[in-house]
Amino acid sequence: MAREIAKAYEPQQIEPRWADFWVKEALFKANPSAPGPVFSIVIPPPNVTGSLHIGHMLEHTEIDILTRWHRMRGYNTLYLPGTDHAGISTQRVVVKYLANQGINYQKLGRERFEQEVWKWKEEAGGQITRQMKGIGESCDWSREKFTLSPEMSRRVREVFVRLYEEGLIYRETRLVNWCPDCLTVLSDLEVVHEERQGHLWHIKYPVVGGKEFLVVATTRPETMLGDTAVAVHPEDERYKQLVGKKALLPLMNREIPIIADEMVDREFGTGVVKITPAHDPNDFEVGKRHKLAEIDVMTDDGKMSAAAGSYAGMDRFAARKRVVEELQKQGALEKITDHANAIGLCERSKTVVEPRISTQWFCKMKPLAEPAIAAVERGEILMVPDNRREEYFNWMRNIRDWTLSRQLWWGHRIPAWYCKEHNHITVARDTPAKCATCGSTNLEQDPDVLDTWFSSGLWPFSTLGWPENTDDYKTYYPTTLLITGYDILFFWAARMIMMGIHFTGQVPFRAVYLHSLVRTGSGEKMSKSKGTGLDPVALNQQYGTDAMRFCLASMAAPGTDIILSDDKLAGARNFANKIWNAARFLFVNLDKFEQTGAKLEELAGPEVRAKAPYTVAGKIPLVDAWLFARLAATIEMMNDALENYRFHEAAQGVYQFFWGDFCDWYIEWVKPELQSAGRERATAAWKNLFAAFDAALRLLHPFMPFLTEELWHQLPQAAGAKSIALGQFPEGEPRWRSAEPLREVAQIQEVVTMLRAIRAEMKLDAKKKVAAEFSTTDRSLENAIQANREAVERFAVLSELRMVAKEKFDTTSGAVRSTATFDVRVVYSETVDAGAEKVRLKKEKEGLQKAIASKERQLGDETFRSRAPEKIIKGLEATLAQQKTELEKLQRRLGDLDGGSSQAAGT
RNA sequence: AGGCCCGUAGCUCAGUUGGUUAGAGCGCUACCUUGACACGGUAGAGGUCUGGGGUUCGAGUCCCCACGGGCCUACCA
Repeated sequence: MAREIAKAYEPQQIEPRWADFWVKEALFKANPSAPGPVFSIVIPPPNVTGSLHIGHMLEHTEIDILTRWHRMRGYNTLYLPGTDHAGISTQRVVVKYLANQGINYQKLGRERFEQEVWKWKEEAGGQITRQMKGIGESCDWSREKFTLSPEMSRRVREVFVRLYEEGLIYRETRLVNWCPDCLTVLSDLEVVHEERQGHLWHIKYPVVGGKEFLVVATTRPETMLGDTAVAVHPEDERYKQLVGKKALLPLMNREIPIIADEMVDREFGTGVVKITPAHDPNDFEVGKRHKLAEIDVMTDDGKMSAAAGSYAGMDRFAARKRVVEELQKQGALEKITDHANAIGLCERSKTVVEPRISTQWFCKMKPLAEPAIAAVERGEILMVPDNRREEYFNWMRNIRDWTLSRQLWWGHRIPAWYCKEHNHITVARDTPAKCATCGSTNLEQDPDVLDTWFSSGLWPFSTLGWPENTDDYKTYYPTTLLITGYDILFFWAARMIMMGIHFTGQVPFRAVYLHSLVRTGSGEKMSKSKGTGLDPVALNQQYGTDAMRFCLASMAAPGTDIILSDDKLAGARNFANKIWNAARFLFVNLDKFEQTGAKLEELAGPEVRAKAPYTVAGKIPLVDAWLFARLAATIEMMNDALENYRFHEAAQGVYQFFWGDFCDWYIEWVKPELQSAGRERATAAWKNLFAAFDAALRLLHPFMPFLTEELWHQLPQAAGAKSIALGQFPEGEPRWRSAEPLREVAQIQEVVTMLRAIRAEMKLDAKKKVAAEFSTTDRSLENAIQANREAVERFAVLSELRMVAKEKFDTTSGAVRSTATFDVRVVYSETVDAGAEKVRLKKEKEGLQKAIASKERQLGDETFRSRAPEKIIKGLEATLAQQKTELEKLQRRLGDLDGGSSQAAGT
């Protein structure tokens, strides 16, 4: 039967079908009681409001490659998907969505707002999950989790209560990061710093009862409205006599004490600091030490409060301008200088974060961090690349308490209740009926929710059923590894480690692989807001998901950021197309061969493939043996690479094998032998061809799941075999490994390449057949060439390849090339320009002479001989001898060229 | 301020414990529309590894300094 196969690979035609198939067949459903070693991985849950961006694409590609690879190697495999409720982001998105419909969320009220978010989540929130299915991630969708689902929430609450009972969670009033746009407190990690050119305003504070004044410098003049002191260093001779006196706060006309505190840096500015305890972390500490009043001059939304007097109601930045103007008017502004400082911005809204005084829930981190540091120190958790360990240690050792509460409506409500009478705190797993302290029934739950990252920190075990000892938990925890971006190492990898160890007594994963960032062509971090992001979905559509995956994998060297470009994607697409066409070649030719009575089943059936390679006259043909030896080497190399997260090497390996070895050499080599009906050679070639092709597809499958699934289904498969994804990753059969064919074919390839190079240099017409001579003293090479003369002749477009004895080899005429072991000569009757050849030879001569000189110097050096390992010396000597032979031949050849006026080849 | 990383062919990057004329893809040049593939084939040009110093028999690889670029952490007003 004739097969219809498109001339070029069209991924758009094929991908959706298999994506559906994998999900519908629930092909990747895990079974805790399945045999084999365990490979389990949980997805770093993407934001439920999000859509797939290029960073996910990379991360998910790496996860899926390792997952598929392990599954194919017989591991009991789980890839658990899910999404994160992403408190701030989601709330922002839905607030905006409602506002667009003219609905004010605050007027809507908490309960109805939450309903709206759930509704929105159900309708619009599944996008990333749908996209993950579309790109064929081999997840167990039956185990999909959501961080805010009722079951996850119960586990979050369990953790909160336990930590509270252990005294690790507490409530306190202190200075925190406040985002006036998101209207919530933020943890330190959610504040990003940006270097900005600002100013330092120098303000004169008159000393009460004197004529002098103190000059303070500030970057935020508007906060002076909340000043409650001025501080100097206790040993600063300039100001010593003023300590204990009062200063008059300009604009507010408030008398504030002049105090002495060690925290003041005498060198900076004037050595006098204004103290605003409610708006600066340092000042807050000073305020506590000196029992100063804390005057909050701002409101939640970044406006000046009633405490700011006449500035009340103004936006904080407008107030800054106005304060400066007023000071200027009053002559209280001494000067303005330029000052660069790192300014804190809200990670989500990019609003300038305002340090504010506030009562919040915190988590004590030191006790949690210590075992987490130790686990990495002891190597219980491997960090790849390991230079990230230092960053981890650095952060962990200087860790500060974590602000857990958020003033949001979307999230895990803090399980703390306050009695109205005494404000006693009751923290409980279940909604309490009465106050644990006084028994009051008049309780009110804390309105705040938990930081989203709190629930993400539990993800590796909460998703597996903890605190119950479920089958999933027993089998799949600890997970094998976590793959995530290095930019969120602290956000969740570190916290997962702390929480995991604390609650399960085990590390949550054995390794953390920190993948690279994907950057734009100009090397910048991609950003949606700047419009510099690449849309992976559109690119997948354009180039094919397989091409995208392969491209990313082939650039994913640990520790190196990826710069993606159209060129590179096109390269990967071309590779997919190459494979498609290799398959097309097989099937088109098979159609013909079948007309001679052969059957696909007999040539390519699974049990036939299993026995490859096949022999001809009792012997495996050289090139067939070579192909399987190369296959074995590739498998070994890929396994080793993937074992060490070296995705790029594994990708390169399969690329080289499929394109270079299989297509360029093997197929070309056996091409003419495939159509000789009934002959042993043809049958063996077909069988070996299919066996190697099938193995190569399986090697490629983790990288290009769609294409390989499609082609695999076109080969005969065992009854009941559903998918290549459930097939076996090839193992390098011992019988495939053989060094001799590798060496011999490499030599033949060298002979062919040389002959082709001569042709190219002589500018011979590509189709013009010419005679050539070959001479060698290497018997095995001679035999190999003899036995494969037809292939060599075809590869080099020769009318005839003559074997010539060494002494009869004519170097003086024709175009000659030599290596230490053989010489080849193209016999051609036209006059050839010797100029180019001489240039080439001279260049090569120089290179050789340099190499020889350096080796002779080294080998002549006594110290070298006495200290270098034997292996190196022997190797050097061998290479030297070879190079000397080459050089001799080269010089003779150069002499010949100089001798004759023109190079006319004989015969 | 402290810490980390990078600087290798025109471009993007590999280069495993220091060891034998430094690799790939893309681009470039020349030839080839050959019955799988022009998203292709063949051959080729092109780096002395940012600069300087050092350790070593031997350095792209280890150490120091400089220059250039990036990142992380950090309460200097």
